[in-house]
Amino acid sequence: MAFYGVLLPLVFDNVFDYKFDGELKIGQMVLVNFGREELVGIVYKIGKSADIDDKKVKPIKKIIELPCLKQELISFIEKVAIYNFAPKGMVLKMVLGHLSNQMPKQKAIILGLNIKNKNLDGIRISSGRKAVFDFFEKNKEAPKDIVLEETGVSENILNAMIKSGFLYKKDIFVNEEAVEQTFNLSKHINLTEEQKNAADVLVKKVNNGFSATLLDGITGSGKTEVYFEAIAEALISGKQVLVLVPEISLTTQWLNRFEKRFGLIPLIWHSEVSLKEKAKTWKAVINGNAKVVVGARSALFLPYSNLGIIVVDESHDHSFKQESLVNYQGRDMAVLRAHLEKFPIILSTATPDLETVVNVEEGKYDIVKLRKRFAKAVLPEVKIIDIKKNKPVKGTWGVSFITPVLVDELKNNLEKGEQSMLFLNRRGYAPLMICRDCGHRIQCPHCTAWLAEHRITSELICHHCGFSMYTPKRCPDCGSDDGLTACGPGVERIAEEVKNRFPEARVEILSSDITTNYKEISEVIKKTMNREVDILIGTQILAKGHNFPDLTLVGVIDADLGLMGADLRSSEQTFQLLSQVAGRAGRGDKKGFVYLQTLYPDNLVLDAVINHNRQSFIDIEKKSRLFLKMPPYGKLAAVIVSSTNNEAAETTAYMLGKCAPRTDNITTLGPAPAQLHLLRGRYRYRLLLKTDKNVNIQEILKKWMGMIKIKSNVRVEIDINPYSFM
DNA sequence: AGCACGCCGACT
DNA sequence: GTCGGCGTGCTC
Repeated sequence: MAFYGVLLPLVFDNVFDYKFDGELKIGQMVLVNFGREELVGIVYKIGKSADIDDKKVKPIKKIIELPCLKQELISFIEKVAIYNFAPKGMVLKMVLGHLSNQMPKQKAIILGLNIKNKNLDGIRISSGRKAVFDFFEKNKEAPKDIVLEETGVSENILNAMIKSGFLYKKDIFVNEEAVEQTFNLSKHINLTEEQKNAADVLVKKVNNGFSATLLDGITGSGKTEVYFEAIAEALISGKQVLVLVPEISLTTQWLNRFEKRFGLIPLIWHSEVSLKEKAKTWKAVINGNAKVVVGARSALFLPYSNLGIIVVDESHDHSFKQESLVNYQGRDMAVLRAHLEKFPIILSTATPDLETVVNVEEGKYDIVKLRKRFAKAVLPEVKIIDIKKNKPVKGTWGVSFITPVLVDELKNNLEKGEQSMLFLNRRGYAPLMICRDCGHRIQCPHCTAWLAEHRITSELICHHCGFSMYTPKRCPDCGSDDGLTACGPGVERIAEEVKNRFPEARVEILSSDITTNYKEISEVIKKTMNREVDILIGTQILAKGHNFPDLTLVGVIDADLGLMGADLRSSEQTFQLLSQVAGRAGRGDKKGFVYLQTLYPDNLVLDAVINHNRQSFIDIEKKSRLFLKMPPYGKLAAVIVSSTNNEAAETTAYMLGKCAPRTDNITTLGPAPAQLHLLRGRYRYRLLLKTDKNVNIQEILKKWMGMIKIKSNVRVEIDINPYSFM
């Protein structure tokens, strides 16, 4: 009997020992019992690790008949864990995750009534036990959690009933099967001179070891077609291809372009794909049958057998930064993986973030530029509308948010029969409801945030935790009948105004809460493409990747949204978003016009957008970050302390603050109550660790966190290079 | 993270 | 005796 350390897809950083009669390789997937669960883990160490009795060591139940995880993937798991301060097991979970779902799995403890105890004469039965007996009158057997839920009794009661023999328990197993996928390739090229040159550079990187290249092309310059050539090259040499995209831009439009070029739809990986589909794709990926995977950030962790290139589309997009479970920046982790497995990575964007720009300047990344718009399309003309000088005029429907100038432009465009788009990065009807009689604002019971009014569903919804309630008729505070008023605009409200101003126009809304899935989004996009829409109104879903050749007017309702944020990246993000939105106009052969409504017409960010002057914006941003020693000129880590008990969280945060590292090149800010003090029912405090660039921030954090014992009801979360400061 | 276990206090 | 709540500690 040999001993093996098995890494399990759980919150642990350490391995657990198991025994097996035979030789196993590192990276071999195995099925083991852990507690009362059955899990798939990987052989991570040969020999015993823990100082425990051999008799306590359980056997490995089964060898999973799949290839071992590659050494490079194991290194990747380790490095991601260390860099992001996460347990290795959680990173492994991102690699295997759903695999446990397709394995024979101990689903649940099933309970049933013991016949021999049916005779209850003379036994006093409590109401709780009565409920259980009643339940099993109707159900022969049921999973434990269902019994708990349906009867409302406590676990103690069930345990006592099992102990005294009224109930029996047993385990059930489920199984799922896997299917293979194949892929073929056809060839077809039609590129401009500039595109061809760029493509040639990228193609040469394939099969040539590690390289990171920024594909820097203005909106509408055809970046996609260019990186398709590098993909084709990787496919020709039999390599697998991964394209990472911001979740929301995975629409049929992108897929159609892919299909047109390669004659086949790739495998798709994102949150809406069913578990069954995921299981299929996962197996195809590890067996090498899957040639191209397109997916959101989580697709990066799949166990590719023979990956030859990664493309990160819209690489500046903040959705590549995951901020739950394991915090990581998908784009950076993708570069890490390319480095470890020695293949090229392409970062494609029109508005690269400062980190990427600096990496290019320092020679770490190569750069390929595209400066011309496709075919006859020219860059749109961007103009500023000063809301103070051009106040919106109230209409019969109520308050207006569209300035007279923009109203006129919309009218002209409608008369010309051309398409327009209005952009407002705010879901719902209004971001807040306020009572005019008593000033009460309706807040989320679980978060420090206002509830947004959604008039289509007559609900108030929290955009942080998803809490919802029916919109009350009266003010919940003073009881006033007519006091409650919507405050500020959301896309629904803009749509209402547009419909009132232009009753004859065909209007569609594109917002993640109205169009909830890819199918619906695709439907609206298709309608727009077919010119069945005159005015499209939407949130940031609109900003990404869509190509509407007949769209000539873009109106940004509130260009200041995001400018006021105190976040490190808020101005960068605003610049990127506005540039992307502006880039939707004039992609066909007609010139496009963009109007930005603002209260601050002199703002430097807006100035850079109207002049299409990215460099000037980057220079401003650079100066301020250099001055503040903020990333990429320094390192940041956020420490978030949270608990359902406010006092416990505060005490822990305060203790951490007391022993925080503070030297010449290391500063710690806080603790302070987080801006979102209450989030999903947890009270939160934040500390911010800032160090020089050459400091190993993970080491510092490790030492720091080791200094105090954290109570079990308090959670301490670490976010390396945070994007959100809420 | 789950989840069992055990202790305490409330109630019958 | 019965039951809910909650904190603690373990999982190879």
